[in-house]
Amino acid sequence: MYKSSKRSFPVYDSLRQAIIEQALKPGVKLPEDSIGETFGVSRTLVRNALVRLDAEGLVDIQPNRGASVAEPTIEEAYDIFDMRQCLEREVMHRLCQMEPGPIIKALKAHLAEEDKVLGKDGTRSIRLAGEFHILLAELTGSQILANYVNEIVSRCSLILARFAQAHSAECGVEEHAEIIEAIARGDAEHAITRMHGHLRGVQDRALLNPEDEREENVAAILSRYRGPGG
Amino acid sequence: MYKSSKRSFPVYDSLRQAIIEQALKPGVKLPEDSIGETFGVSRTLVRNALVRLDAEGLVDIQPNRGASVAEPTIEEAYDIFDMRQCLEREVMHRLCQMEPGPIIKALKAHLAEEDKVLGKDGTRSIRLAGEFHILLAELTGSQILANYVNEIVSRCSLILARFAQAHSAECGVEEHAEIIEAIARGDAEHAITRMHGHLRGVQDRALLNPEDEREENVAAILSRYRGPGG
DNA sequence: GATTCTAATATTGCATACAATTCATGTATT
DNA sequence: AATACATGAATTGTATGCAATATTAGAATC
Repeated sequence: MYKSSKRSFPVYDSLRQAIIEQALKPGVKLPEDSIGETFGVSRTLVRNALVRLDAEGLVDIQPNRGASVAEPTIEEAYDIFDMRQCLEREVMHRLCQMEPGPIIKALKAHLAEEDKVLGKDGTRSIRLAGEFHILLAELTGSQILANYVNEIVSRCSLILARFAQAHSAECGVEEHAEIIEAIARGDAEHAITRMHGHLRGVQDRALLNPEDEREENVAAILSRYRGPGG
Repeated sequence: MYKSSKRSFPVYDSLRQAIIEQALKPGVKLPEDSIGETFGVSRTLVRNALVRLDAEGLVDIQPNRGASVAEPTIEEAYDIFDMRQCLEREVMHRLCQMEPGPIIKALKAHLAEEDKVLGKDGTRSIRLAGEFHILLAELTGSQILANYVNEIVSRCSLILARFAQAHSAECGVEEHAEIIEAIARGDAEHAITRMHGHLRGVQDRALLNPEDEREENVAAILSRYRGPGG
């Protein structure tokens, strides 16, 4: 999917991951120079990555003023969560019409993974929780639906970074289990209801508290995200 | 929304419009040099536009081989139409829960416009038909839903360019009128049913015939799309 | 005549240079 | 002290140059 430049992808991917995992907090400036130095590429490639992230809503580019991590408003947050409800409802609907065998197998494998790291590795836990929803979408077999869900889950992570207090909005593993169970029974109505409740819970926990936190050196954060090839 | 470069926007927009209106047909090469000359900008800005269009699925960039108008497969076509059904169902659902007054007014104004050019200006007719769906989405007040619909309507146009025989897949104005009427009554079920049938009709007419047609000079086509500022 | 190889051409990938704009700092004025 | 202004530093916007890759054309071989 990301075909514009092989060498710009690591920049894009690292920035994206750092934003999703809330290491780069909303509002943090993303200067082309320093990011380029971090990854050993020129501003050209950094800019490509930033433009892409801007299109995805994770980064905000302002003319002549550069890029920074997007700061979704509370209105945008509600808008995005509503859209997420719509998309994930569609995912549930489709999955419940499919042969459950391989789906359930894949989901249970993922759930086991989630269970394994629960309480041990917070960051990985959050990442796996998000990936559960992406996996659901991918299992529908719809490329475009999976893309949309992937994108919107990222944006929800950003919203959590902005509005939720730390860890208050993690996905519950038991709730995931319940959703799997409904899909296994092919019970679309229940699956949709449970997913709805699940997402509603995340949203409610998220959209209550104001933000906090301070800045940190961008290069330092990114160096933790730079892959071995960088 | 397109903040990465003011001067690259016209390139992006013209290419996009040309693709949507099927002047640039699927598979046509889009060389950076010649496009840049057409618009009087450097390859840098052309590339920005192409990358963006690639992200939106209208253009296909292959490493070291450049960009060309995307050629969606028949499988992707079905996937995209299914997604469109999902999104526009959501639009109907939301509109029917809102105060109908201003919505109906805006829709009727648009319909009058569609009616006026019917049979006179084919290109404009097609454009207006697409914009009807975008207008519906915008009237929901959801930024992200409107964006998604906008994007997917574009991709459907591309699909029509690839698979439908000319003009076989235009939206019917009467069908639009019926949808408006259902919204006016706040009858979500009917509105959804009608929209579904409407889109189904477009899809069925589209996904039957193979492609045809031949190439034409890219610069010549684009010069027709270049705005007065170019 | 078809096919492979090779040289020439064209195109893309990326870095860099320079201009334009914004931002930061310090000075002058009130 | 606060504001306005001016100057220099930093950052972005864009074009261009060079290397790398792909494409084309032509010659040579079968």
